[in-house]
Amino acid sequence: MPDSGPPPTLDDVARIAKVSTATVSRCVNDPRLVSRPTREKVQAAINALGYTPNFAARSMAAKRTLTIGAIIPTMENAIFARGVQAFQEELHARGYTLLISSSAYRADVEEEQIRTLVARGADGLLLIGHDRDAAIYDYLERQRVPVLAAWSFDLAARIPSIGFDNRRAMQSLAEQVIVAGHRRLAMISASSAQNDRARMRIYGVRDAMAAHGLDPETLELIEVSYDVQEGADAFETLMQRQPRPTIVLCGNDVLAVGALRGAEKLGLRVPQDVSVTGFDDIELAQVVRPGLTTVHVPHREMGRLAAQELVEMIEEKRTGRSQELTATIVNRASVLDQVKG
Amino acid sequence: MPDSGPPPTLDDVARIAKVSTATVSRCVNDPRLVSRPTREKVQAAINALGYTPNFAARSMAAKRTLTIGAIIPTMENAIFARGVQAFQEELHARGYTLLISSSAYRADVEEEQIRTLVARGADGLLLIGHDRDAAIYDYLERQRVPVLAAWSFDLAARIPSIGFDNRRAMQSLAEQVIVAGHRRLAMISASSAQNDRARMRIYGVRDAMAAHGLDPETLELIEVSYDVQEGADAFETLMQRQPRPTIVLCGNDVLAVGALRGAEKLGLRVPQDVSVTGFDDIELAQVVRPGLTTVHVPHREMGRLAAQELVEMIEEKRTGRSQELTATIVNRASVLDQVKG
DNA sequence: TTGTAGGCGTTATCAG
DNA sequence: CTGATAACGCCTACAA
Repeated sequence: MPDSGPPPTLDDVARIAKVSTATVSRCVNDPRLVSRPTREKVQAAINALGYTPNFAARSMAAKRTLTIGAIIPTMENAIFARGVQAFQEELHARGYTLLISSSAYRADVEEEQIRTLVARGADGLLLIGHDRDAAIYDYLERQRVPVLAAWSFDLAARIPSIGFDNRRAMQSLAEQVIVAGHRRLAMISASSAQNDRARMRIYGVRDAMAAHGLDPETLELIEVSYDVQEGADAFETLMQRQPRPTIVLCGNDVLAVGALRGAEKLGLRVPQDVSVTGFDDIELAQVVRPGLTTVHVPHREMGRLAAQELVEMIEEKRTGRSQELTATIVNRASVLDQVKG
Repeated sequence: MPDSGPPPTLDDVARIAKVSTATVSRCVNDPRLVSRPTREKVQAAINALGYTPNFAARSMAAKRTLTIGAIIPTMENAIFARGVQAFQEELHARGYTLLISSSAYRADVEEEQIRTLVARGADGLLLIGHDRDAAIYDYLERQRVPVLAAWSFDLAARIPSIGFDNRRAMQSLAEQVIVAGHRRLAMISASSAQNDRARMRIYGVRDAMAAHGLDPETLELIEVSYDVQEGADAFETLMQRQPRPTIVLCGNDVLAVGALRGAEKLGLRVPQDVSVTGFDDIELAQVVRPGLTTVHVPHREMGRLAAQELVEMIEEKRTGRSQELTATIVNRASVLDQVKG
């Protein structure tokens, strides 16, 4: 059983190594400033005591934490996992630690978490998308915390973003299926309130319809929460509409998998009887059968670039530069080409 | 554009409200101690300034952070997502904030993250499983940080755990398939070094074989990293062994999905030509076709109980009580019953 | 009910 | 290269 008492402090180390606290501090933070023998003495004391710097004290004195916070809508599925993973890896390489929380797609929870992270001294924040109260941006500005948005690109927003054009990406996909002969389109979307990604994807479908002579109002649309089961239910509902849609465009891959399950339950074959598409291209999309035609989002690159940009904003005290990435269509087996057959 | 200058402090609020800093502090932490009119004055000042308490200062003075840290092996797939989500929800209900980091299944990274979280003043820690250096447990004891393990139940371990018996659960599943007529068993496991869950699941299969008159040594075993593709590759390798296994037991659902993909590539039908099982019962297991027969882990309950236990350990300063949960078999379509046909 | 003042563990500035 | 020492922002006895 090891010793007892409170955790060792800088003072304890200094006393044992017979140097000043300042010297110990230097050993920990920038060993080059300390002579070899002193350094070794101090290191020995640190090891003997099992000393770890107190983070709170350190960040109070240094006014920075080398910590970055990220708030993502959900961890329950893999939609954000890969991007966040890349974000974390890049941050780690630059000496930062990532703290993650998930808001369950709730604006009030997100706001609370933003405040928590800021109060904790996060040097910067990564948020998803741009839909939130102006008051939050005011708060962030007042606190002078660098903030970057991802998964969405919008030059008109109050904070810079590293992302892609959700609207245009979805428009391309919708145009492709229209060109492939589909005329009766349906869509299952995530709830579009407080979610610019979801909303823009809906707009994208309508854009495509308008551009190809279809009435955007004829889009059969159902909004649900992110969830396989809800996607399946929505699919069943859509299949009862008359005339029946020939394709169901889904706001993300998870909903699309739900649609696949709904089709299965109804005994409909995909894509022979009805086509389905997703969005995001998470692993699920290529693992499921039929493989999902979907929009590939460069998750890893987005995460990496976001980390680079945010760190630069912090270290160079400059405003962020937005960057637009390209999302591309990935064709798998879930869409029937009605022209080529 | 809001004001400029540094974020407001307790002092600023006190000055504007014309009270002492102590009073403001009370307003924030325990408003009952302050008279109604004073409280309102202070609240007004807080709102006017957009004041948020500085976390570092607070935790230094109060010696607690209302923060709990969790380190999970991966966020890339959903294996831990649901349990952690429930853990977070329960913590939130009790006033705690959860900080998560992922170790990518690397012991050295985990150790670093443990130290980071402790240095940050986490009031308690949740770890996955029990496999780690004794030195880490020494460190944790010295720092007097309450720690709980999940996803694994082991009374012999140095820290209490809320989990299930991985070995017994896998043994049940293996026995079931043996009873169903399978004699040539193969297994794809996650790397079992530094991973007690993976190791115990392997033991479980061998236990079942021994108990039913099969030589445990005949188990065809391949260890891979968690990953669909590696699972698929391992499956292909196993299918070349002579005699060919009739069933491939996988250490988790992600590997099992890999196996399904491997079978597809080889043109083998599951379960007619070969059976496959998973472990964990994440959403993927019921979304994939054929649905995976797997071990259902009570993720949400585990997360919730872990949160309750850890908070009590912290607030009542007592050692943790381990709790064993039950994992049950879920039968879906991926296993062929060779007896009933 | 409210105010005063000491201390929490580091970092950083400034001398030596 | 090393040592004093003043912040950093808040909490909490203790006193009034």
